[in-house]
Order: sequence, then C-alpha cells, then structure tokens
Amino acid sequence: MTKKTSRYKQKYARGAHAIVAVDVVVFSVINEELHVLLTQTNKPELKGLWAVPGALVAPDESLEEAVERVLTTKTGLKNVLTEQLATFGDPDRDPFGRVVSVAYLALVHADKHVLSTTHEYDAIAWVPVDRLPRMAYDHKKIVRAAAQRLRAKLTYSTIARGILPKEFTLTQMQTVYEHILGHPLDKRNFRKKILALGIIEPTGKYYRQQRARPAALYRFRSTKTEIVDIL
Amino acid sequence: MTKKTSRYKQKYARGAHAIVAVDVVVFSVINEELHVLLTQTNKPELKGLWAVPGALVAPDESLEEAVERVLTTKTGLKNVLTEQLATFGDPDRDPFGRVVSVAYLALVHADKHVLSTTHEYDAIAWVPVDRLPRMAYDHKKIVRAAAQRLRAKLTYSTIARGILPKEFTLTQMQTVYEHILGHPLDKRNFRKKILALGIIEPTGKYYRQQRARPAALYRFRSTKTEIVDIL
DNA sequence: CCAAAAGTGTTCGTGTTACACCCATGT
DNA sequence: ACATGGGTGTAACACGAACACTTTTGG
Repeated sequence: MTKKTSRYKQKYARGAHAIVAVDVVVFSVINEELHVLLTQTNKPELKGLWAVPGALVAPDESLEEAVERVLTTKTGLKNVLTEQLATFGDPDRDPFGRVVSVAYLALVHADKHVLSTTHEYDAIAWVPVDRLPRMAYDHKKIVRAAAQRLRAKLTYSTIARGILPKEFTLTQMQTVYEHILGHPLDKRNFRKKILALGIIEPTGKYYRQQRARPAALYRFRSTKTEIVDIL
Repeated sequence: MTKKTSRYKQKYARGAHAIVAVDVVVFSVINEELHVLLTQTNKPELKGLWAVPGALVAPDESLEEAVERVLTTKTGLKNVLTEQLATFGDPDRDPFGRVVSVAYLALVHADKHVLSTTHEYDAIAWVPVDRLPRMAYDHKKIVRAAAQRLRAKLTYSTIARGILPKEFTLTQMQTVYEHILGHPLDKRNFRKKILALGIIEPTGKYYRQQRARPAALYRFRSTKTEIVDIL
C-alpha cells in the first residue's frame, strides 16, 4: 500500500482532479404509479431541496459496493436489482466542489416498500416521477435520464423482474408495464407475447382477491435480466 | 473560488477518494475491418502493453472537454462523433492508484485515418478489434464493451454516420454494417430498408471507379444520431 | 344473480426474408 | 466483348394490432 501510494502521488499528483460519487435512482411502482425514492438533505445551502441517495466512493470500494452501501445505510433496502445508468460530470454540477457522479438505476419490488426507519440524517420519501419537487444538483436531470432508460429497457429486456414481486399475476405485470410506459396495452396481445417468450412460468398457485375469479401466479424463469424483444 | 474551495475541503475532505479519468475507444473501419485506435505507453511498469487514449479529468473541465482534449492532443482527430459508454471503477483496475474511468465511444470517418504525427509520448496504431494485443489496466474489457455497444446501436440508430465519409455509396454503407456486425446482409433488402427510412438522400453525384458502373453518392439527412430501427 | 376481474382466438395488414437477373461503365 | 460492381421486384411468411365475449369467484 505504501509503495502504491507513493507511485500514486508521483503520477497523479492529487488535489488537482475530480473525485467520484455514486447516486442511486431507486424506482418502484406504488398505487399504479412510478415512484422514485428521494431524500431531503439537511445541508443549509440545499434547504428544502430533494436529492437521490448517494455518497462519495471510498478508496477501497468498487462502484457497486458504494451503491450497496448507499442503499443499506440510507434506505434500508437490500438485494435490489441495480445497473449503471450514466456518469454526470459537469464542472459546476456540485456547488461544493468537483464531484463526478456515476448514476445507478435501481428497481425495488412492489412488496418491499417499507423503508428503514434507521436512516440517520435525512427525510426520505417516495415521489411520483412526473411530479418531481425542486431538486439539488443536477438530480432532476439524472432522474429523468433514469426514467427514460427504464422505459426503454422495459421493451427489450426482462428488467421488469426487478420491480415485480417474486410471484405475480399477469394483470399486475401488465399494470406495471402500462404505468411505466405511460400508455395502456391490449390484454390479449400482452399475455400472448409474454407467454410466447417463455420468460415466465406459472407457479401453480392462485391469487384470490375479494370477489372475482382467482388469478394464476407466475414467476420469472431466470434470475438475471435477459435481452429479449418484449413489446 | 476560495469560498468554494474551503467548503469543498470541509465537506469532502480530499485525499480519501477516487479520482476521475476519461478513456476514449476510437473506432474506424479500415480495409473492411473494424479497427480501434491504441497507444503504447512508455511507463516502464506497463512496457509493451497497449491502452486506449485517456487522461485524468482536470478540475475545471467537463468530461466531454476532457475527451476532446485527449482526441486532439493524443491523436490529432477533431470533430469526431463521441458518446459516453460506461464507467469502470474497480478499486484495483489501475495499479497506480484509485482511478475511476469514464469510457467514451468515438467514431472516425473512413476518410480521416491520418493520425497526427505530433503525438508526444506514445506509439499509436490502428488495431483490428478481433485481434487485440495484451492491454494495460482493464482496457480490453472496455474495448469489448465498446464494440458490443457499437454493434447494438448500429441496428437501432443512425450512428453509422460517424464512421462513414460525408458522401458514400450504398455499397460502402452496407459493407460497414456487415463488417461491424460480422455477418453478410442482403443487398436488395438493405437498400430497400435504408431508403424507405428516409435517413439518407442522394447527392446527385456519382462515384466512378475503375471499370464498373458508377455508384450514386448519398449523404445523411440529419447531422445528429437518431433512433430508428434499421435492421 | 350480480359485480368484478380473469382468461381466451381470429382476422387483417404490415414488415421481413429469400432469392436472380439486367445495367452502366472502363479496358 | 468482357469483366466489374451497381441497381432492381416479387412471393411466402411471420409478426403485431385490433377487437368482445365467456368464466370463475365472492357477496
């Protein structure tokens, strides 16, 4: 480590370069609407502004580890599907210094909305993506980029797995698609397509609601996000 | 600046965080083959290893500006189509210290292959992407990710504009597609599709070769990369 | 028996694929 | 006249879009 550090200093003389943060855009569908998880900072300069959860990357930590740390310490969420979105690096995006942010997209199952009450510093809340409040830094831009990416991936990958519970009905799945995409889908065509793709399978169980026909429950065959033309 | 600096120090105490570099994967099609631009570093520790051109990001510089600086100072290329690819941040990816690299994809017109002879430090060369040499850092991984992204975008955007000359024949265009995608395409179907999309228009000029029928020259209608289903 | 949501097929039009010959030019 | 690469059409098929009624359950 000493040797590494000395070389480091020699080659990349510190103090004259940008440093790295991760910011995590966490989405979930709540009450049939796409929501994003926002925190309110207590820095006086940013009073009243909301931000997506984030943190600076520690020297010995990978980007993914930093994301996981942000999720567990700031939101109490675990085992969340994440993927890298893009990196935002305008020199003046952070008023406190030169911070380049690697943004991540994270999806939370509809059945995991309970937020940890152990978040230390900040207010935290689910906010509908099409009614974003005033936000700090360039976080509005980041959230919009994330929403756009989510919509795109929904149509050509099995990313919806991240936002659906482990077992779900076809109507739930369709509803998720409709609310993320923002337009209605044809029930028969949707079911035909999804079933023909073979990405999900029936569990054999049924979901009984109040007074209607029970719906068959399905699960995803694969646990990883696959690339297939869905819509 | 003083105020900003003091706040910066206070909030983000330096010296304990990762710093930011950009690396640029420059592609071109040469002799019907997809090539990537590589430099050979003269750092003794990396002797004989190739790397894509890159640099640390200066404190007052945006990521895009850093990319442009790398391209002009290290390769002599200007006005190149670039887009952000992904960010690579494993703690040990750089043996000299904690450097997180934002990788960019860049495309160079086939008629601009002449490299600046004014590159100061390094050897520089076009290398076929499927015959990559031993490379420094995680640059092989980065080049592969870039090639994959290029292939994908070719089929759903007009990104090919970046790699074609301003005026080109349909056969040239098809050849570029075939060599990046790695498989042959049907001539009639390709022409039908591209022309039906309306993304290119004839210039009225013709390209005369040795002893064959002259080919009509086309240009792209729009100067920006658009999203359309091409193949 | 009524309300509520689940489930199920067919038709039509459009887009994709596969495929082979004639054309314009230079030597 | 021949070699070289440019340019063109059609038929079979697959896929996506539009569309309405029957089934199962609980109250």
